[in-house]
Amino acid sequence: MATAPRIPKGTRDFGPLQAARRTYIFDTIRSVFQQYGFLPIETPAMETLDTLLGKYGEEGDRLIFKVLNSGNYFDKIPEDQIRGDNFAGLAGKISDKALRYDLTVPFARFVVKHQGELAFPFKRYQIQPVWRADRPQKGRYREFYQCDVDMIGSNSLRNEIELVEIIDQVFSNLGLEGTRIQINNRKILAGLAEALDAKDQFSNLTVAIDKLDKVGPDGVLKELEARGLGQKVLHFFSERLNSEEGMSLDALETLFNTAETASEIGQKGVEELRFIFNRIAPEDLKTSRLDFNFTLARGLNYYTGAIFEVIHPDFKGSICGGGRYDDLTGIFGLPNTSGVGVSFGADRIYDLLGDKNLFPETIGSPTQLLFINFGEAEADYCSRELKKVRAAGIAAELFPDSGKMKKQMNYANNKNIAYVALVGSNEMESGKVSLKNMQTGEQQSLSTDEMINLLKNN
RNA sequence: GUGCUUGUAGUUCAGUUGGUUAGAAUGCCAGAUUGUGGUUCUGGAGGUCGCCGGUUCAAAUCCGGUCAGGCACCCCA
Repeated sequence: MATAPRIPKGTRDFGPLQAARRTYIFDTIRSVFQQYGFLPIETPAMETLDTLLGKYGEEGDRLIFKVLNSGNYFDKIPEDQIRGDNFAGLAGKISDKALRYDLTVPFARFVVKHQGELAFPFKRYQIQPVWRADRPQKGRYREFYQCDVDMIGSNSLRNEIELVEIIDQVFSNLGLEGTRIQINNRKILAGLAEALDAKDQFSNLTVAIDKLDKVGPDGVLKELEARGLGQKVLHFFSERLNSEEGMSLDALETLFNTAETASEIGQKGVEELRFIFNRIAPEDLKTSRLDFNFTLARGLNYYTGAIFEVIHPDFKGSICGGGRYDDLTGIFGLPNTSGVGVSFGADRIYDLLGDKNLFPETIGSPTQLLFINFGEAEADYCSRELKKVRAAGIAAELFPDSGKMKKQMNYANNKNIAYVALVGSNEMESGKVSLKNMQTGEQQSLSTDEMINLLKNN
């Protein structure tokens, strides 16, 4: 292999089995979305650059794949501006569109653009690839599919409840047990910042406490200190971080109601979560568990209320995430339209189901019957029988070449085809086929109609 | 953007302190078997050891560079 062709870093090919398994995931997720009354939409792979920039935070902007303009754009740029230190200025001149980074922002843009045609509250789902110029590693790709469900134009917290049910339903339908749905509320984080006199350090605060799972309580304290958070913050967390009680919803409620740490927005956040927890009992969920987790922050900076993240003990990183955004459409000119949604990471779910061997075995062998090819006359005869079999709704094929028997049987074997029909001169004369069950090796002589009946009941 | 690590048949990997013609398993092709696969036996094809340079009588092996993959950080699905 002197010059083996390559594909770009962080992208993958999918063979027949893999593609079939991915379709299974998409179909499972899609059917749950539809069951809850969501409608499909699709948006272009590219958006204009200004639609995407500034929505995902600084880090996010850096990871957006920009698409080069067509034509010789350098002609229009004065020569003295083409310098390395002017890269930021040049980028805007040589690129005015980019590959979408997620499905939520394009959705917000879609809603604003088509507001006149939509019935609100609008419930849509969208299953499409997104691209990020990230360094790939395990569970992280440069091209991956997201499966988004969002409802926009309703402030009701019943939407959040419905999303929890959807998440539970999807993973239960996929046969995955032990998923943990973690929930927090941006208002609680904002309240915490307010109560601890760290309002202007909100993002430093959230980034630091988000690391609790990874670096432990001491690590978080170090991180807080390194990020320059004040004494009040350090003192508060050094006392509370070691006990679950200290950061429970009850404890936070008390905190936000105490005079010297009062926070109205914090109270609101607690209230919102209580609404949800009061209506979802653990036994309401099939295979998932719903937990409050105050360390959950999420980097996408458009979230304003509830935030979700779904994890699984056997997988590093989240497999689903989302939250409420009160004013994402406002940026595009449609204010006061709140939305909430979550996104399933199809590629991570694919990896996880593969690791845990949870794909149904029947996936990937669509052909039920193969006609062996003994020669032109026999093949002509089989072609006519094949039409009848297919018309009866059975997936079948005829081996195209009259090669070696062994090769044809091997083909059926490798493709996991359940039955093989042998039709030679004897069968043509009697009008029957010899049908071989590839699993048991049993063989019987049947008319075409009898064969169709047998295959249908299989 | 930062750090670590690995590149040897199609694939997964061996390859000793540097020493003849670089191996195995599996897969592929053919035969044993002209109408019977998944078992078995026999044979065959398949490699410029990622690439470039250096050290040496001698390099898959040591050194430098480069490219590509993987992992971790950051961030995230």
